[in-house]
Amino acid sequence: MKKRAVLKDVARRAGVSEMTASRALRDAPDVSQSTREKVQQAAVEIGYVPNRIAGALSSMSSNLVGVVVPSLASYVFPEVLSGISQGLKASPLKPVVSVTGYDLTEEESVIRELLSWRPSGLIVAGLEHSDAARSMLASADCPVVEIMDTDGDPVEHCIGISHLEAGREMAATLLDCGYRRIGFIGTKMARDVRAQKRFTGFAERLDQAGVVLTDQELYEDQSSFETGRNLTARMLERSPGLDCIYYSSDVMSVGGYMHCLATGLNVPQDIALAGFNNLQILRGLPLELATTDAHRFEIGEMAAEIVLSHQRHHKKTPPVLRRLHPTVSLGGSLARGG
Amino acid sequence: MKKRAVLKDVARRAGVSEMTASRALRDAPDVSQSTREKVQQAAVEIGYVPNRIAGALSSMSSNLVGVVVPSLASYVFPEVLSGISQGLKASPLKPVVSVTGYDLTEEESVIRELLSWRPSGLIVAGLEHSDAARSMLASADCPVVEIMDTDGDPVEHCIGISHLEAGREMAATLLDCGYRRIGFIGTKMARDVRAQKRFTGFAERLDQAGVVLTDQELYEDQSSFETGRNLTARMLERSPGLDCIYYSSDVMSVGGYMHCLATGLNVPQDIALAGFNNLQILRGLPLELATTDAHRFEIGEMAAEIVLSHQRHHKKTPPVLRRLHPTVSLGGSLARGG
DNA sequence: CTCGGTATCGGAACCGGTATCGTTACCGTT
DNA sequence: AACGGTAACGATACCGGTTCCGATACCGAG
Repeated sequence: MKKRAVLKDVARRAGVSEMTASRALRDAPDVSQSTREKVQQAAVEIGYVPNRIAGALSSMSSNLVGVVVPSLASYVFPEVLSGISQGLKASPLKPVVSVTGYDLTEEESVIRELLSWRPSGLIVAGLEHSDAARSMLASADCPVVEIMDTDGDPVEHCIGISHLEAGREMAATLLDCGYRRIGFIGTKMARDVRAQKRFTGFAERLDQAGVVLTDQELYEDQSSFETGRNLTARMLERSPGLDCIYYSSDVMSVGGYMHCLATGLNVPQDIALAGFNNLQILRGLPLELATTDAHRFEIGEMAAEIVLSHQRHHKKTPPVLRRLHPTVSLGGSLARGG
Repeated sequence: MKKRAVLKDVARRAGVSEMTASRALRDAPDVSQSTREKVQQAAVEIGYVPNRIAGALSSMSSNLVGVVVPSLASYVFPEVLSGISQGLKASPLKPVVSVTGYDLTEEESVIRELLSWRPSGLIVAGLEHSDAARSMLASADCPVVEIMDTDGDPVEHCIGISHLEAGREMAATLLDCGYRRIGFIGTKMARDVRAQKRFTGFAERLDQAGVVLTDQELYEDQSSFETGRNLTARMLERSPGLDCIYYSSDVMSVGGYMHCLATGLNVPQDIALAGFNNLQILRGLPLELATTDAHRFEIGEMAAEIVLSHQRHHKKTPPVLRRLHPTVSLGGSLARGG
């Protein structure tokens, strides 16, 4: 097999210098139209694939945007990624996704790895990081955007919603509907800080109204319909008087709803359900489930936009803090006077 | 802000040459234990983040594994990615994911982009590519694994299932159960070649039994519960005599099932349903839906394993072709003698 | 004491591009 | 004809590591 073609080969074939070939292929100025065509033609003929590694080293920059998310399996982050892709679509920037598995140590190593590729930007889910990770982010020579959450102290830019507020609002909504015997089903908090914040806000607001949480169930596994269904069954058996359950995710509330469908419970007459995220999976169910919109797609789009604007202005822009509003929708799984 | 630390700074601080520092940090041989510790300590002290771009350029290789998938939103590819991550976990290799949106032109540019980073391996979903893409894959100087599908002509390694066979098997299963008035709901074929193959195999097998497809509906949008529900409603209205519907994806069959739940149709007495993929979302429903397991996780794991083995043996290993068996499960949505 | 071998380390070339700046050719002006 | 200005192009020095090979030190053996 013959060796991979390099710029020199293109240049030779086009009868120009490497420099001119480089400029021609990058659509850089200072190249005549005819030369440009000659070079591009030559590149095609020998099947030249540029070496971005060399290019990036020399120009001290890459067209990569690092994206750090805790998981791809949760249905929520793919939507964020779509937003990012959408925002980056018209630019030469490419997203590179890494997954942490909700592990801060892993996150640290993933951030180090991404930074070692000198990306044009870094988008990280969440505000909680190890000290080392945080200091790497702070001294990174590219824009850093923390997304999803605004309850905390951002390193630089930040786009998201307040999960504390989301929890409070849902509590207020449920109280408003008249529910008083309320259960909560959520992930083991250490794994998902944002779920914890929602729970905190939720409990606070209930407390403020003099209502205590009737029951509560935490799970360690991944969120799934199955887990939601099982835990709901268990909780309803244990606390038959419940009139409402708040889940840390729509995935779980759908699971709960499946339990109700399977056992003939009426929602919301027998039991009211509310989730979080406003995921796509809520569309198409026999009943619309109450939820809070977390604006995932927009968050991704806006994060991409921030990175792009740095790119355009060639300098640090002032830190952006954009707090979107977590919008509660009642659907048909809550009833006023429930 | 002070300049980013480079290897030279580490070396100076540790009182050794750049070469020794480089070796120490890479756990390369020819460094005494004491020196190694001194260097690593120095690196930590000044917060050294290695520049992989420079490292990759000079060593002519990177620890990246490119992964090309059509979409992340479909619930199916995240599971493949989990398998890949799992398989790569114990190695220094890192997956880099790019999305094509089921567009072969986009796929070509994404492959070019990934190859320009000189990855240690490339994992691509599907066997259908543009000519240019295929020739890039063929001349790539890293292992190339095409996954998901085995109906076609692999460039090098290939891990997947035969979707033709999957379609045939499901047809056989449905015929076996006694269904004769069968409908099909699937994506517009141009987008998803594997769905097309399943359909082809399915139709072939029906034909062989002298059964003609009673109705058929193709959609362009993304698969979703909602689309599945709507199209099912439309099809059942149009063809009231149907006794069974085969969907190109579990996402759609769940949507169909939701329609039945919402309208009080009994599954499988009134209508039988079958999907494809054996997705996680099938767990927890009131009724287990029939499906075919596509072995997504294992496929990802095995693909990673192939890349790793190239890494270990430092040379081309002979092309692997691994055809997994698409396993049909009846669940409760098909009934013998239906 | 000399020699060969091993462990440890350093110098220099190089990987494949790009930034920078200098050079050349060519144009219209005066 | 001399001149200044601009467009197009090329020579050179990097970018920050790693490979390759040679140098040095230290050891036990002869």
